[in-house]
Amino acid sequence: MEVEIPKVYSPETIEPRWAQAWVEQKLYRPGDDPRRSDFCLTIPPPNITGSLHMGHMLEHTEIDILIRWHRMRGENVLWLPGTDHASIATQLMVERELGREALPQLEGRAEAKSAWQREGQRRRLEMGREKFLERCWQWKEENGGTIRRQMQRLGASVDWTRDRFTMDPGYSRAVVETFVRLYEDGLIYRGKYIVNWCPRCGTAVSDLEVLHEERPGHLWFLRYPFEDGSGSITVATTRPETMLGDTAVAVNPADLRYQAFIGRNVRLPLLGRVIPIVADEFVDPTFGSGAVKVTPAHDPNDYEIGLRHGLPGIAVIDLEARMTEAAGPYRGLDRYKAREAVLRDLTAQGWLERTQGHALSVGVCQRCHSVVEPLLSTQWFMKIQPLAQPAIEVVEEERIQILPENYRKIYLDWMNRLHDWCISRQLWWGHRIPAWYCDACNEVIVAQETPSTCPKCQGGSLQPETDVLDTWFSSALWPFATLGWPEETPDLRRFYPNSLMIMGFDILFFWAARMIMMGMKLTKDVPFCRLYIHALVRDAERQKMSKTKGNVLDPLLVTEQYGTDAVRFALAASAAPGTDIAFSKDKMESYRAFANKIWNAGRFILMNLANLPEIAREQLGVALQPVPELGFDAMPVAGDIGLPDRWVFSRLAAVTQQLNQALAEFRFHEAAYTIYHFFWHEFCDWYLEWVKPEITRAHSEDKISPAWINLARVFESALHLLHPFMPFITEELWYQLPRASRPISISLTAFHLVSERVADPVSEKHFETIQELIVAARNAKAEASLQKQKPSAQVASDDLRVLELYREHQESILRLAGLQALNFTRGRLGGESGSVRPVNSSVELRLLSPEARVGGARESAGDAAAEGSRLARDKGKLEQQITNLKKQLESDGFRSRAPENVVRAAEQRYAELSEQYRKLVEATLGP
RNA sequence: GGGGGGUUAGCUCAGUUGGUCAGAGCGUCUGCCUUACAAGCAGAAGGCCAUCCGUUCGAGCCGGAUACCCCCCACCA
Repeated sequence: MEVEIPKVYSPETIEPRWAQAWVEQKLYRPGDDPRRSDFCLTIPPPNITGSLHMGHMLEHTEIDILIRWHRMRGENVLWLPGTDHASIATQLMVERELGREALPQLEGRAEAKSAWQREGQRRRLEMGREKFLERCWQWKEENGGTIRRQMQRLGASVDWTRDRFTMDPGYSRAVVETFVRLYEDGLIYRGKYIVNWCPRCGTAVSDLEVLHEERPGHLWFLRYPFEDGSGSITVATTRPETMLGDTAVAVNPADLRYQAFIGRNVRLPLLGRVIPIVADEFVDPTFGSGAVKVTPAHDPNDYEIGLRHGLPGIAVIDLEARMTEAAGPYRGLDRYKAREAVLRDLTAQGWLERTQGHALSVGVCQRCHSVVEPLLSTQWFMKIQPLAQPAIEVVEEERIQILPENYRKIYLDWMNRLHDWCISRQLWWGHRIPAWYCDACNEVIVAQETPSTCPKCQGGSLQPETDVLDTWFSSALWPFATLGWPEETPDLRRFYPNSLMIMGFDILFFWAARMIMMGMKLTKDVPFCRLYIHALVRDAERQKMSKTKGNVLDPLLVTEQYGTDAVRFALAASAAPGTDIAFSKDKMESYRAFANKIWNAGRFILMNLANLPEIAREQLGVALQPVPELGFDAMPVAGDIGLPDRWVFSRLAAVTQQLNQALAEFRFHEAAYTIYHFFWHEFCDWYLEWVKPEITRAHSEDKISPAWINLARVFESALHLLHPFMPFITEELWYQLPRASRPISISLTAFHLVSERVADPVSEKHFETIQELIVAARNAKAEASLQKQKPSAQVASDDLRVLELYREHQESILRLAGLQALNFTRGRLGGESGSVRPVNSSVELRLLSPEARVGGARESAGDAAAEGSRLARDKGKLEQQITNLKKQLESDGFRSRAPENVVRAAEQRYAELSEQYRKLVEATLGP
């Protein structure tokens, strides 16, 4: 039987096939065996506007690793996928598309984006709400599936039959239900407050959606004359144009400079309005002039001062950031033009005292980066305090575990100083707020269904609210609304609370905090039991990846280049909890090499398997058949099982345990490294090399050899352990192994290894001794060929068993060491040698007693001078080590308090070092 | 201003409760096309674990301070 397997692994020919098969077979619907536990994770829904970036890929890789791992441990696993309607982002996107259609000639021009946006907004208003929403849905149909396709290609093991969208009818009902319930509970209210207004997007945004940017600016000192003309008071401001809306000047009541002025009036320059000087604790006497102009309509602090002192608010800036009628002569001017004009006039009239440079942080819109305008506006708000309290408690009590630990602190710190949440948006795409206004009696009606008449006055017609909800309002319901809430569905019963949630730090407040609050309020339960915050993927220089910097890696592109498995593994191997990832092509290259290594190990096994008699292969297939209910038990065959088999199974047991432990604690890098090292540097480098002659020899017997069964079982087990990280290559190789009945997928086979049954510390120890022997021989050989002189080496051993082991495994040892013969002598380093036979390509090994066994001093001196300086350096190091050890041994508490084995180890080490030192001195003084 | 982190090999980073861990990958150097793999095999060099104090018999690891660096939040005009 001839088997052709390419030497180089080419993922591009294998991955798409499996990706498609997994989706078509609907492989990842959760099992429903009631004896097994349920495990559920709902995906952080990507925006429909987005396409996959490396952050997603990291997130999905981590999730998929855990999901596959849980699934292979026999749980009923649901990973629920979906997308978010992304109210504001989508609306902007569709507007821009409208603009582009209208002004195609701008294509490629720098100003195109903003021009299209303006034009698109204009066209949106022109076409009206309904038509625009149609466009949005159409856009969603055409573009919203990108992420889905990408996820499928990357092999995310989600249950596509449960795909959800935040504007699905069922989900929308949950949103309305939530709004009504919270309104009825008094947790949602409508009112006129200072909000962050984005003049570009034409909507209010929440505090979280405002980014703060440090920008150079000025502090202008303005003189406000007293009403009676007896002098003036100077105020300092960064926004002189808002002085048109001033309704007071405030000073600190404790400020002796200004105490006498409190209660007097000043005449506002330019407009001539008479306003009072009030005393307020808020004012910092050390800043600026110590006196503040108060503009309640355009500054949150001033608004508060206004409330405390009963000051009116005069809006001088409108929703488009232009000056209002109230701005008198400046009406109609853009806010920045108005600033220039006001400053010009103040200067001309002598009210501008002085100017100084002042860095200020301005709030900009998260979406469009326009400077947001704080202004008075009627909006819907959610009362946070009563909701936050339970959300704080469940985290404090660890009913929700937030990991890594430091994010727990950040969460709690943030939750303890939350403001009410502005949830209404003056947008069209999104969940419309279920409220109606009676135009006869102004009654506000909030209801699930459209009311027919005003319940208060029965007359008048009802006008529906036009605002929609903040996207995050609906996202907050994700863990339960996706499972059918508010209906008591079977899914909700089984999979709520979610077992786990994984997200990036950037949405901890936007999303996690709100899910916890909503979950506690609406379901009286935590939305998930554990929350793991993953790292940020940065570029090789630790810069954030961004389109403008041009340093983004496209997941699909690098996937094509290196293979999905390699990229996944590179991400996992870099994903140490709590630290960002500096991601580079180097990493993907090295794990592509790893994939290739796996491929070639598989190729080696499969090719030789093909040379076996048919009947032997069938026997192997039976041996590899998983035991129902128990899963695969990697217990080696009884009977003639060799030392390397016992060693590799024992190692496999340890690795399995380590990997499980690491994944249980989200230490992906450790899990990845563990299996990487086992597969390459234990399984391939030692085990496979050791058994090679047995595997490659021509088998003619009808009976499969134990060596083959052991090898196949270890290999299959290794594939199981690798599968969560590298699903494609492991699926492919696993599928090709002989089997009594055709298997479906490695991902659906439970992997149980009864570690206790195969752990074998004695065999491990023996094999390690042999490894040391071989390595020492290789070293000696390398040095011999280098220095063209009689080589020597040292072998560590606690007893003379090494000689015994050597006799027993002579053939393999010589083969792996690449030697024809090994000669042993007993004796001390530098002492007389016994029967040394310098044969061609042979190596003399001196078997040392434990006391004399130390790494270091080599006898083979090359260049005498270089050797001398090396010895001197070694001597210095040794001296220090010995001094330290001596101090430790002689210290008071050491013998009485340190564990016995530690004391013994120290004593032994001290003896060794002393011996080594003695020799060194001899060596240096010798010639 | 408040909060959270970082500083370990040339580079990117591991190092879980203090004691045989000073480690990995990449890079560098030396030998090898050994019939699975040159995306490979066998070796080697390279670190005062930021600095200073402290706790301890013993400190990359715990405590404090210092120096740089990073991130997040914030209503000082």
